[in-house]
Amino acid sequence: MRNRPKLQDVANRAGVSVATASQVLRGTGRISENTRKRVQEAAQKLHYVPDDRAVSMRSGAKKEIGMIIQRIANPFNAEVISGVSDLLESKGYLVSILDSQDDLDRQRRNLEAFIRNSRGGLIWVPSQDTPQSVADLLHAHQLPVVTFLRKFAFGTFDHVGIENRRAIETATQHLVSLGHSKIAYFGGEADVDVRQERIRGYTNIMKANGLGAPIIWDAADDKLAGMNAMLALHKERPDITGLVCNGDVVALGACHAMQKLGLLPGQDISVIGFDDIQDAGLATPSLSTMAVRPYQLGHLLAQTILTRLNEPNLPVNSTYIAATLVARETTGKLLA
Amino acid sequence: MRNRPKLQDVANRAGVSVATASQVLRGTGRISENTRKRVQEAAQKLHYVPDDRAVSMRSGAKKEIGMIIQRIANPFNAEVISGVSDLLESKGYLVSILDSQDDLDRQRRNLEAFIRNSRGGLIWVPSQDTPQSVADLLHAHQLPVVTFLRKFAFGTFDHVGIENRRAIETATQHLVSLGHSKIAYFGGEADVDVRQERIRGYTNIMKANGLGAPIIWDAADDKLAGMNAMLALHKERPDITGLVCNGDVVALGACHAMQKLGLLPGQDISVIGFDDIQDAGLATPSLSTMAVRPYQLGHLLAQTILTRLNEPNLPVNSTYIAATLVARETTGKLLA
DNA sequence: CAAAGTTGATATAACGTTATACCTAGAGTC
DNA sequence: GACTCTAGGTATAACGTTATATCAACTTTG
Repeated sequence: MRNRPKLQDVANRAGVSVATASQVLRGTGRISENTRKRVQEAAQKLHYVPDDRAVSMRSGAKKEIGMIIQRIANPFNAEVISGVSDLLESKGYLVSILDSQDDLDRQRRNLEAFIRNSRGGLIWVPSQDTPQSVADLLHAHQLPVVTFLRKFAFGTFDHVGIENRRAIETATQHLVSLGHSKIAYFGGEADVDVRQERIRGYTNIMKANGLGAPIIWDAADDKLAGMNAMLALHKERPDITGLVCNGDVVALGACHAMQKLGLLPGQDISVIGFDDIQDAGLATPSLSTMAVRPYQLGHLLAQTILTRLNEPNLPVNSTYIAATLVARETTGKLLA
Repeated sequence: MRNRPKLQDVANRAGVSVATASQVLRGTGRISENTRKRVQEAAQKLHYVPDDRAVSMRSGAKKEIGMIIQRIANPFNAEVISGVSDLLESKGYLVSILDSQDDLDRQRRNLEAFIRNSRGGLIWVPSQDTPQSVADLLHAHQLPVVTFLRKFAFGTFDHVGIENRRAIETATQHLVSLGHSKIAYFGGEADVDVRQERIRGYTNIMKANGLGAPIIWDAADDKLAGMNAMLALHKERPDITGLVCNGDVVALGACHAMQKLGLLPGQDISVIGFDDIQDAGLATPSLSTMAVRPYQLGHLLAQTILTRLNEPNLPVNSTYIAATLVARETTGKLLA
């Protein structure tokens, strides 16, 4: 069926042995100008491309890095992917993406597929509640791994994350400084570690300023879900004037709901998001947020996995990058 | 360095030969209950996962399908990916994604990487102006290919597309029926085939109704670009009351610009988009659009590549799916 | 002119797996 | 007891590539 040209075909056409053909194409060994030309021409004509399965079996690791992330659809993730790809491709690596949809079965299948295909390394956002057995699997295969955003409880892998607690402290403090005291933490789903860290930042500031019991409100990472959650929240707690959000997408959903309720974000209720996706700056009113540079985050990830590949014995390393406050229109002084 | 467990290790641990171990794990041949158990246990303990490079070299094609698309970040594409993955994964295939960023060099590298890695098949959105040589490359390797959205001029591959001309005819007719006559085609970049098809639909209706010269306005597929393009368009042609857009994203950008200009989409200017992304329904005012079900489109793509894989000799097949009009708030009667 | 180098090419093994052919020991048959 | 048969297992080749060792044909050298 599939009958791709192989080195044998190139060699035949050029009238040399496979060994010679290989040497020409690899640029190794001693070969005369004459045969070199003939082989190269033959390879061109046949559109020869080496079979990486054979190459990597014969001589070491594959220059292919994989990423397993939760949702390709999320624009923040897409930017991260760009950052990773640009750097790694410039070093001759291929980057391929799998979407785990935050589903444990799917993640398991994806990981096994990864190992089966002998990817060179893995950049990975572990799904919530990933079991110990997955760590065993990865360690058994000595796959170079960098976790991303979410730290994996059972594994000791390199990690690149965001200073979640500090970022949310800054965000919450921003609202407090504007005079707000009835502030809720909005969005994300229960028991997700990253969110827990962020909530810790939120409660820290609430406590430090003596501002009553924390209010935590769930919402899936999706604009529609954010909108509905806000409608529900407002019904139950109409006294709230400040929203610290788990992400820009839910924040925008919440703003949308407010407008439906005849409330003006930034005036009636202040809202601050997380990520600084493109829509944040373009929305009306424009969304205040904690900005993370996803493209640079991608670069950092690429650097980290490269370092691990080159120096497998280096101690495990964690890096956290800071988020910066971008105050736009959805946060404003509390009206008396 | 990397030292993953191999069949040899499993065999040693179970005290049998590699051949036997292989047969147990594959479930072929005749093996006693006793040894079967021992081998399986050993495999478990060692977290053995077969090396697909070796497997697929030995016995046929790889169950891995790749996709090369323009922009992972586009939410429409992300939905398509979901549709493809869900179906193919249920059949035991792995789906991996590459982002070509519509860049010819990058696309070339991605394709060669694909061939090097001997993927089983390819779902591909060809970049604009992809040269003949790429078709030669693909045919030389007899790679099963389905093109998607954009038809590739030089290749004869299966294709899944959208009825672009008909869809835009419907969209334009919708505006005409509402009384508009100064209608522009908005968004997309020059010389892109898909856009040309759509523009044909637009000009058809303009001509059929005797409505002056067509007005074509470029804008990259990006909300910010759409916004800026609309500002420019309005400066030059303030008389325009209808916008047929190349995509929802630019359409939303245009609506945003209108609001900045003090114009109300659906009242002062009617706007119709393309794709029906989630934000279209959630925007204020909500965006009228030509809806395509991206998830189903993904399913269709998956079906098509599977058929091609199973029956390599079937004649080349093209399928076009229709888009349906979703009239929301941004299209309204022309005010006298 | 024999010994030693040099040049340009090739034969061969190995990577991890599986399909095929082959082997051995015991059971059944006459 | 010599025979076939079967159950249960193993040795081996092959997939496409490359690194190593090897080889043949000249060239140089003393």
